[in-house]
Amino acid sequence: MATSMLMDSEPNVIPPISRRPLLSVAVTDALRGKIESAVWVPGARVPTEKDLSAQLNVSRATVREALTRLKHEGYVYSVQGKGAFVADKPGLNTFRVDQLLSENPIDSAHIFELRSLVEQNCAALAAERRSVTNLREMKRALKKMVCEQKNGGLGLEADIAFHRSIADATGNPILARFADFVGKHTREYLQVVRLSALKSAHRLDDIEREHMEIIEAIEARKPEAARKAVSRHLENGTPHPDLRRLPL
Amino acid sequence: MATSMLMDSEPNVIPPISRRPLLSVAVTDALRGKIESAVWVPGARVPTEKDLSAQLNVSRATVREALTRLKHEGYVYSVQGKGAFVADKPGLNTFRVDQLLSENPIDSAHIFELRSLVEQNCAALAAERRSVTNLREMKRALKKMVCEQKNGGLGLEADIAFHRSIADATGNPILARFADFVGKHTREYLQVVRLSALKSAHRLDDIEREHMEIIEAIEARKPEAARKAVSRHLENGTPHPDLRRLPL
DNA sequence: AAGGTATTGTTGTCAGACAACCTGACTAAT
DNA sequence: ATTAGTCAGGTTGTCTGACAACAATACCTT
Repeated sequence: MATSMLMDSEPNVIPPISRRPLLSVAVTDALRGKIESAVWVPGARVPTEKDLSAQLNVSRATVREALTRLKHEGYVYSVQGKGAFVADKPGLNTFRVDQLLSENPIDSAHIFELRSLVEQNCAALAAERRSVTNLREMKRALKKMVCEQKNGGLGLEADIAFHRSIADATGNPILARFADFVGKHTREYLQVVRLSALKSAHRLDDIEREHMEIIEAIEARKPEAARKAVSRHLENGTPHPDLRRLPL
Repeated sequence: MATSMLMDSEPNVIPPISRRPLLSVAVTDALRGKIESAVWVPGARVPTEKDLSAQLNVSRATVREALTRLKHEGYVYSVQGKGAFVADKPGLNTFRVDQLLSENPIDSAHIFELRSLVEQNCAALAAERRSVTNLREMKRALKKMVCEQKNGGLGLEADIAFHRSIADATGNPILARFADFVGKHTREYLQVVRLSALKSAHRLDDIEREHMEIIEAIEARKPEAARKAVSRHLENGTPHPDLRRLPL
């Protein structure tokens, strides 16, 4: 009983450890392969579900499950009564970052680098385009974060809000969404580091100062200064292997 | 007969015009809403397929189709015999760019900007890290592209290979993949522009020179020069509204 | 009490059917 | 002859029911 409770309440440990390869996944890969290898070209008709289930010797339900995934990935689309067709830009409407984190530290570093680039550019663009409203929002988030941290909290939400306010100031919603996407991927990884780092009141002052420098650069409309401020901030806060010193 | 042929051979124009909202899509949205609104928290168990089909008054097949999509989006995962569970970082393993292009020119400009940022940074990083092999690859691709264009071709593939060789030189595969993702989204849009631009032999020389400047900066290990060379190159080649001059 | 077994529940797969919809051919009316 | 309407066949979307594979628990035998 105790063990079972433990198993169930075990907090999100096991990412879907692959058991045996699911049939539907195999079918998905097979069909996607047909498209990626250009055997089926954009606009062409995909064989009917019945044909596929006959050819692959699986049930139509399994074929449908595979097609559902491919539709969602943007490889094919279907019209009721007509059939399924290969999409114009197969597979290029989604950018996936799957089981990369926490497996290989190198991969983590790669994502960190992507985040760093994105946030540096966000800050630079924000410095060019920010409105007074944007600026107010940044300051509000920073104040909240500092307040929370001085009360012993992590201030993680406020930190996210801070970076988001910078991304919003670029006026580019797609860029902002991507910053969000990359940011959330990395921040979780940082949480534990942050906790220990925050024990030092010294580092806490550093963080506040680093954020202030970012805001000041954006307020003064100095893109390069903003970029460098973000770069410094992230380098200080992210203890990941330095890619520049790794063999490539 | 003639009309039907025309309809069929019409080259990939109409994205799947939404007919009536599919049931499975409605279910997908409903379930995703439960997760995004934090009614179902990460790690929690999702109701069984049977329960869901009873509650929503749809068949289990439809529920499964919805769950298939959500699994693929990274909102949930399932284990045979146990059940389905909300993922740790719901929905954050995919970055989607859906029906944005060619509908709204502003959106196109936003993606162009993202591409420009990514490629500038790729070039800058490449300037720091490129190997001689990388450099050789860039030159090879450029030579091929120029050759094709002088023979009246577009040299699109070679152009893609050129930019990819720069992305590869960063040594960051995730960044390279993202550059590929964004690049292919924008390049198709450019194709028609390029065609007319290439008619001018003058512009053709420009393009070659611009590419050469990029390579030279990377060869000389000058990150900022490489960044600016890419920036110039993209600004010359992309006739999109300048975001800096748009009201924000 | 411990270990093996049966039972129950859940997801994965299969099979068949009907509904909604598209296409093309055929028919009938003008 | 042209046009409109109807019908038939094919395809995807949804429904129903069943079995297989697997996990967890309850039970039973030793």
